[in-house]
Amino acid sequence: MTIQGCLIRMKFDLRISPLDLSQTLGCGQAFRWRLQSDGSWVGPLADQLIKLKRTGHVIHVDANPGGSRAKRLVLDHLRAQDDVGEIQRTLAIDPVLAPGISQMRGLRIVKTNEWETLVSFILATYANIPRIMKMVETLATRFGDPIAEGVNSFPTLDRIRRVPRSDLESCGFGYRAKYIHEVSRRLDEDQIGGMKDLSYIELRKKLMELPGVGEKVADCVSLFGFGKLESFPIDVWMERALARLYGRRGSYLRLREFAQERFGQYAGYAQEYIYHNERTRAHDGVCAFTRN
DNA sequence: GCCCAGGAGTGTG
DNA sequence: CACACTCATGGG
Repeated sequence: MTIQGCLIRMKFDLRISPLDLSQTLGCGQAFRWRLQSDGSWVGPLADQLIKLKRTGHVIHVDANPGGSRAKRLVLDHLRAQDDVGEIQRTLAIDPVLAPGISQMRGLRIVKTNEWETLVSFILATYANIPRIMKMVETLATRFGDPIAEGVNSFPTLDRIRRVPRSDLESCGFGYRAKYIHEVSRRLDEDQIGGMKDLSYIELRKKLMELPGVGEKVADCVSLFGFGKLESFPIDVWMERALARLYGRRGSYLRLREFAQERFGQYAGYAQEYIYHNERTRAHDGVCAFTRN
């Protein structure tokens, strides 16, 4: 251990199965994980910089600064308590999904910080993932606190609230800047805490009262930020996929009702499988699913 | 210059 | 309800 200012490193191993780091951390659920040249993934969780690297069945974790919190942060983020095998067996009843799931066994839904997720997906409206990552990084660089060399924490709600509107508008966020500013002004930590007790439907409705939060953003925040696995976010990729795979078209409401009926309480996992497949298919032309 | 991107807000039929 | 239009910005 080196003690140099706040730099106290900590290493430990975890066994989380199934888990594919690239499928889980590189598919647009969280925006601050970076693939390193050695195959590891590095990103901030709360005030700690975490490195994850797989060797065989073991995930090596390197936390900086270290502490007993690091293990809890990683386990919570990767939702280690989820029985992903059971979820997959349930969803694989769908003959369209079954062959694709077998290729995405290690894709897990992550649990991200509520406030960070809300802000990130407000920024995500009508942007692509590289740009979303860039905008989120800009917020951290300009308003977050340094936690490691070159890496800042995501700014808290209280911090963003104190940022002048003109400073947010100089970040290159376009029309999204005023949403972030206004949402920080309307919310406080207690309200976010209260949202954790709401049902998915209640939470969704509450989130959609916020400016810049429509159905899709509310569903992403519900799924990733609040762990509502029945949420089924529908973006342009999902619209295309649902049309192609299931012949389903129409309004958000209609597609959402279809998803609830077809995928039920684990619709969020079905969404990630379909979304991930649709994006990789656009890249390599291979579809893992069979059409309905 | 074109088009698109993990859309939302507003107004209209 | 559904639909059309506008809203800023960056990258292919």
